[in-house]
This record gives sequence, structure tokens and C-alpha cells, in this order.
Amino acid sequence: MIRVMVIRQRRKRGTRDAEGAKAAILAAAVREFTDKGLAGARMDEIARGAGVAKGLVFHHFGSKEGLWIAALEHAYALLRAGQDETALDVLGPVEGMRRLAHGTFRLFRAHPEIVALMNEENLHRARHLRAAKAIPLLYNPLFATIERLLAAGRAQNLFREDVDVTALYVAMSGLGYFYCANRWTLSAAFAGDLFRPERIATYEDVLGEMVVAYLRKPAGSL
Amino acid sequence: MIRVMVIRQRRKRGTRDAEGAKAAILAAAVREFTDKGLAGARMDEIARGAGVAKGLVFHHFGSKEGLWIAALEHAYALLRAGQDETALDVLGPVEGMRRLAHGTFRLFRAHPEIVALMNEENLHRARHLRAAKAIPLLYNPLFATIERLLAAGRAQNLFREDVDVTALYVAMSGLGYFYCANRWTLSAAFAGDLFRPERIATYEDVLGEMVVAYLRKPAGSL
Amino acid sequence: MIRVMVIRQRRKRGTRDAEGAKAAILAAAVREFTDKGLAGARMDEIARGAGVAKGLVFHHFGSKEGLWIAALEHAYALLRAGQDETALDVLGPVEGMRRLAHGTFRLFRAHPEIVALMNEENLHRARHLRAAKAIPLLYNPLFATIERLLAAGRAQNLFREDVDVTALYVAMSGLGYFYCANRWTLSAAFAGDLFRPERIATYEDVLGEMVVAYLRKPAGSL
Amino acid sequence: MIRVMVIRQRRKRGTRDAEGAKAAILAAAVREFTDKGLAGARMDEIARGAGVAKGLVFHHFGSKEGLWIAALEHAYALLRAGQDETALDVLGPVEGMRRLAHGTFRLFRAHPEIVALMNEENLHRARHLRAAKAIPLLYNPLFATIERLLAAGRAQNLFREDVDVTALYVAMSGLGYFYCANRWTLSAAFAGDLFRPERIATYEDVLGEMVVAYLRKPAGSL
DNA sequence: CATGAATGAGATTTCATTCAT
DNA sequence: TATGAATGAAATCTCATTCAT
Repeated sequence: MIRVMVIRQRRKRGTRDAEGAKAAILAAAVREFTDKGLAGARMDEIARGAGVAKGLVFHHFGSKEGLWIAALEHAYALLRAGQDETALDVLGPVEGMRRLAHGTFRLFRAHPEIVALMNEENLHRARHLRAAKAIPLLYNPLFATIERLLAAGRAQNLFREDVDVTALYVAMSGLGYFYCANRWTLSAAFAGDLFRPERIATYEDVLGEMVVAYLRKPAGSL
Repeated sequence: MIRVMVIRQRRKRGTRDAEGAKAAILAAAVREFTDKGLAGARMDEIARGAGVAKGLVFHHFGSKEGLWIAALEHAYALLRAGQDETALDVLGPVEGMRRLAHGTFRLFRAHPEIVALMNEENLHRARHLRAAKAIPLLYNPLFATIERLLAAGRAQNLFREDVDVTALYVAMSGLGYFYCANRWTLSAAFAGDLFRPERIATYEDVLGEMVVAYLRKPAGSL
Repeated sequence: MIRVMVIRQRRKRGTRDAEGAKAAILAAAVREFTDKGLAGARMDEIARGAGVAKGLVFHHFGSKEGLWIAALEHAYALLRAGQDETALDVLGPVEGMRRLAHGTFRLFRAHPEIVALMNEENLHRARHLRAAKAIPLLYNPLFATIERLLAAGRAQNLFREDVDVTALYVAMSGLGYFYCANRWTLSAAFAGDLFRPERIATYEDVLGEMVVAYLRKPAGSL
Repeated sequence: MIRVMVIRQRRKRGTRDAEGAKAAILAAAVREFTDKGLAGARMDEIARGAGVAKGLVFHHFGSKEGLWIAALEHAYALLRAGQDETALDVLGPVEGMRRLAHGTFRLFRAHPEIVALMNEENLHRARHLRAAKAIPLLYNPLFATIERLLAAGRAQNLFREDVDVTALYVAMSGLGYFYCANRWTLSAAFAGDLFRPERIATYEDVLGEMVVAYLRKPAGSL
């Protein structure tokens, strides 16, 4: 599994570094939850992974659920950070949009924890997300980027007029998400690893092309 | 046509009907697994849901894992049955393909258990799927349908030549799957139920249009 | 400690005697709660005392609190049974009342669990008692007995007219209860066991005489 | 007159006032022990209640048991102070004794901590009381008062000759104690708060009258 | 085939106490 | 004197599985 956050290995005993300990626990929790889900994760394993006594996990996070919520917030923070693409506008609307789709796909590949935690949270009907400090997706910068690119595309008479932003966002995300979320069952079905670089490249092309083809003003409408 | 086992609800106690009991247990298991995942599901709850003693569940399915595999097979059977669309060809390649995309989306909406069980099975890296009696996706009839429609589209000079079937299959599934799999977190983020009919209709249009737009031969290539 | 209920010792494994197991667990629980209170009692110890796996205790009683409520109900049943004195009337009102006071004292001495569980339950402000199937004291037969004896005493011009039944009940109970409840601290303070037979006899006399002296019509009122 | 340590509420943080901190901790401990008993009390909660770090509680009192013993000593100090009634003699033996009974009752009502801690200490068979710096009840001034009043009553030919002081002390205490100790279960059983003023007044009358009636020389013995 | 009481291993959580600062 | 992070042992509770009936 790809690890992005620097993961502190076992901390030495006697340390009085509350923030460090919290970070180590959170990192271990994200790993464990990503691997086994909420119900399948073991607090023992998380404590061991953080190099910390089990009691400290409860001291800092209260309960398994509390830790889950913290992990969720972490995943959403990653999502927001990963989608904060401000440099796309210079590419123009068509190539900008294609890059956006590619970037979303790349984000899910780089951060399987986002995919895994979201899947699990949907199993719980987003119960914990509502308890999280803020529903973080609301400030999703991706939305703003999409709207800017759409406006530019319409102004240059390149894009269709009637695009529903939400639907476009969902479609673009779904194209990348599914490939990652179902990596293993798809690989089993197709009898070959979906994550071989050339397969990824092929799919990335398709996915970008699909978004762009959809957005482009039909030829006959000139 | 492929048949899926009819799932009976709650049996009345004392019935001497081994097959009925098995079906009731499987149905209860699918419900429980869909709701809580593999680790979160409770054998007690499954027995209660089937109106059956706990021991009988083990008698018929051996273990929780055995029951999970049976539930997975059931989900895949549903998937195959739902994608067995032989009547599409008469619509022609473009409309046939659009209908296929719509149908896939509709299947996931109608059977959340497919989505939930697949997600969970991916958490386990498809370990059980490989243990299932047959890897059922291999004879996926959807593939055949797609290839038939693609061939027709190419023959009529409507579709692009270079379509990767697997990528198309994944993209088409992903567009529908994500919307269902992430129903709750997306609804929380967008502050409104994603499953209101008009929203579904909007998305279905986008999804179908996206597939068709991608496949269509570029205007300039006539 | 004096044990009244026949306590089943360790049951042999594999027994399929749910009622027997429940009774054994309850008996062990009453012992443990009497000894250590609600918070101090150990479920492990109760299971061991009943010769039963820990899980079975939870299977039958749900939680420590559930077991506590069952123990409370048991104590109240003992109280009711012990106070069901129907044979007192033949002694006449004065001696009947004295016997009643003696009997109440004797009941608390014979059943320290009543005293201990009530004390603890008061610590919890009777929270569990309200959750018990029925507030069992309401049908307290002692009340009926007291009222019958009072009526007889008044009819024979022996008792004062203005007796508050509730207050009399509380006073009579208190005289016996305190002696048992505070056995250990009083013994420490008086540097000698309060439960030596001659001390008990002395106190029993005082307690009976006090009740009777209170009830008796003042000499000058003839 | 005997002084009882003034119990301060919550201290402001950072104060350099060791005695103040000790007093605050003790006060919080008495509250917590009164509420939850020895086993049920939480050191965390006591520290929080005292506005002090947990470590400081251990620094000053060594252990939970040490704190419990201190709390017990505090309760016994209250008891002694409350029963230090030197002004009763002027009322004469009969009214003096009645006032004594009332005063004892009032003391238990005003200080539930005395009742609660004594109950709990009896659960432990007065184990800690013996470890307390001095067994404080031994110099119980109430005893002296009782004996003085009894002597006066006998001298005036008002009281019976054969009164056992210990038994009288126990009876008098028990009448008041039980009413307070069993406040909640009795209130539940009688479906009404026992601590409503008119009920207290009724009981106080009964309790005083009972003591006096017992002590009074029988009419026929003139 | 069917029951559900019973188990035992292991899960989450609690909490008095210690200790680096 | 004072803090509060950290520990470790032990508590309550869970749950897949077994087994006598």
C-alpha cells in the first residue's frame, strides 16, 4: 500500500509529546481502518502500530468511533488537499478538464485510504460524517475549479451549455473511484492486475476522453 | 435466461423444509452483510432474521466465511442476471449502448447488496471470491453484449475504432456504481438526498450521454 | 456470612439446564454484590462462583446492571416473604406488635443481603429499583399486618389513636436495620462484636419495648 | 467546641497553596465517595472536582484508600461535631432526650455524606476505620450527654432504671439513620418523596416520642 | 434436521497509579 | 508543589462456534 503521510514508527517510552503521540495513533488507525474496515479493525493493532499503550488511544480519542471520525476527517482533508488544483486554468478549458479527471483518478490511486474509508462510511450511511466537526466536502475546491473551467469553455463556445455541475462532479469522480475501489474483484474477474502501469494509462486516457467528449459542443450545433 | 434464487422472507418455525431454511438464512445473511459488512455482521442477527436457530446456520453453511461466500455468489448471480440484456441489439448501437449504461445504473440502484458486498470483498482483496465455486464474472454476458454493439457501431461507421472493451466496461460500471456506493456521503456533502427521482434522472442522462459521446466517431473524421 | 438460600456449587459442564444455571448465577451474584457492592463486584468472580463461563452470565442477564436488578428483585422477594406474618393476630395487639418488631430485626440479621443491597441501591437513588419489573414493596404484606394490629389495639383501647402507619413502619424497620447495617463500624466503636447473642437479646428487648411503649395509650388518658 | 475543616469548593489553577489544594481534594473526594461509594468513585473525577491534576491527589493522599480514610475521618469529625450538644441539660431529661433524638435525625439529614460513607465502610467491615489515625467514635460526646440526661431522669424518678446506654444510643441513631439511608428506596416504595417537610416533621415527632415513651417510667410503677 | 444453552478466546474499555517534566 | 501524558493490569462485554438434547 502506498503511504503518503510520514508514519512515525514506535515511539520511545516516557516521551511527553502528546501531539506526536496523537499523530502516530491517527496514522496507525488510518492504516488499520483502510485494511480492515471499522468493525474489522483492532484497537490492539492500532496501539501496537503507533508504539503506544492501548489506554493512550482511548485517552486521546475516547473510543473506537472517536478514532474512526478522526480518521475520516483525515481522509477528507487529503481529498480536499488533493483536489486543490488552481493551476489548471492556463491549460484552457478542454485540457484543464481532462487534467482534472486525470488528477482525481491519480488521487484515488495514491490514497487508497480515501476510497476505503468512504466506502465504509457509506456502509454506515454517513452517520459519523454528520458527527464530524464540519462536513468537509462542502468547501470542496474542486467544485469551484469545475465551474471556472465550464464558464471558460462556454465562453469560448467549446462546451455544451446545459451541464449539471453536481452530476459532472459525480461522474468524474466515479470514473476514477470505481477503478480503485474495485481493484481486486475486477482483477480477479479479468484475471490480471488492474494496476499494471499500461492498464492504468489506458484507462486514464479513456476516462479523460470520456469527460471531454461529453462536454464538447456537438459538431452539428455550430 | 439466468435464474436467481428466489429469496424467501422469514420462515415459520418448525417447518421441515431444509431448502427453505437455507434460502431464508441466505436471504437474512445478504441483508445483514449489506447492512454491516463481513466483520460487522452478527451470526445471531442472521439466525434471528431467518427465524432459525443459530446452530442451523452453521449446519448449513459451516462458518461465517462460508455464509459470506454464499452471499457473494448470490450477489454475482444477481449481477449476471441483471446484465443479461439480449434485446438491445434491435435499438441499434448508439441507443443500445445508452440503454446498457442506463441498465447498469438501474441494476445497482435496485440491488444495493451487489454494491455493498463487492465493496466489502475488495476490502479483503477478493480473497473469498477466489474461493467461490466459480469466479462468476468470467462468463459475464455484459461483455458479449458490449462487443456485439461495438462491432455494429464500427460497421455502421458510427463508433471510434480504438475502443478498449475492458476500459469501457469499467467506465460504464463506475459511472453507475459510484453514485450508489457513495449515496450517503455524497448526500451529506451536497446536503440533499441523491436518490430523489429527478436527481437520478438527471444523472442517468449524463451517464448515458457520456458513454455515447465517448464512443461516437469524432465529427471531423467523416 | 449467613447463607439462607441453598447455593448450588459448580455445575458440571455440558449441562443443559437453563433455569438451574440462572439460579446458580443469581445466587453467586447476590453473594458477590452483598460482599462488594455493585461497583466492587466482579463478573468473573460471579461466574466462577456459579461454576459457569463468564459469557453465560451475560447471555442470561444481559449486563452487570441486569444482574444487579435481578439480585435486587431477589432481595425484595426475601423481604416480602420474611415479613409475611399472618399468625400474629392471635397474640393480641401488644404482643403481636412486639413480635413484629422482633421479626423484622431477625429478618435483617438472617439476610444481610437485604440490608447490603438496599444500601447500595440507595447510593444509586433507587434508579434500578424503578427499572425492576414491579416496585415490589408496594404489595408489602407487613403494612396490612400493622394496620390490622393497630385497629385491634385501638378497638381494645390499648393503643393511641393518632398513629401514622408509614412512620411506624419506618421506625420499626429502622430500629432493626441500623443495628445490622452498621454492625462493623459500631463494633469498632464499641470495641466488641455487636452480634454476640446476649447483645442481640438486649437490643431486641429494647427495640420491642420501644415500639410497644410508643403505641400504648398514655396512662393519664384513661 | 469541635471544629470541622472548612471545605472549599474548586480552586483556581496555579495557586501555590498546598493546604488549600488538600482541602479542595478532600472536599471533592467526600462528594464523589458519597455519590458513588469507594469502588465506584473515580480518581479522575475527584481531581476534576478539586480543579487539580490527578498526580496531585496521589501526592497528597498516596492512594485511593488513603483518600478514603481521610474522607472517613472527615465524616466522623462531622458526626462528633454535630452531636456535641452541651446545652441540652437545661431542658430537663425528658425534653433534653427528645431534642437529642431530633438533633441526631437532623444531623443525618444535613450530612448525607456521614450516612453514605458509614454504609460503605460497613461493606468493608470497618477495615479502614481501624486504620484511621484514631478510632474517632470512642470519644463520642453523645455518650456522655446521654448518660448525663439518663442520670438526671433517674434522679427525678422520671426514667426507668434499667436502660442500656449502648442500646439506647443505637436505637436513637437507627431511628434517624434509616430514614435518611433508605430515602430513595422508601420513596420509590411509598411513591412519594420522604423528604417533603411535612413528612419529615411527622417522622421527627414519632421518633422523639418513641424514645421518650420508652424511657419514661411505667405509670403503674409510681 | 433442528434447537439454544454453553463456551472460550478475544474484543473494547476503564482506571489506579507512575513518572518525565 | 504541580502537571497530565502514559502505562498496564484488569474490568465488562462480545461473538463465532460447539454440543447435548
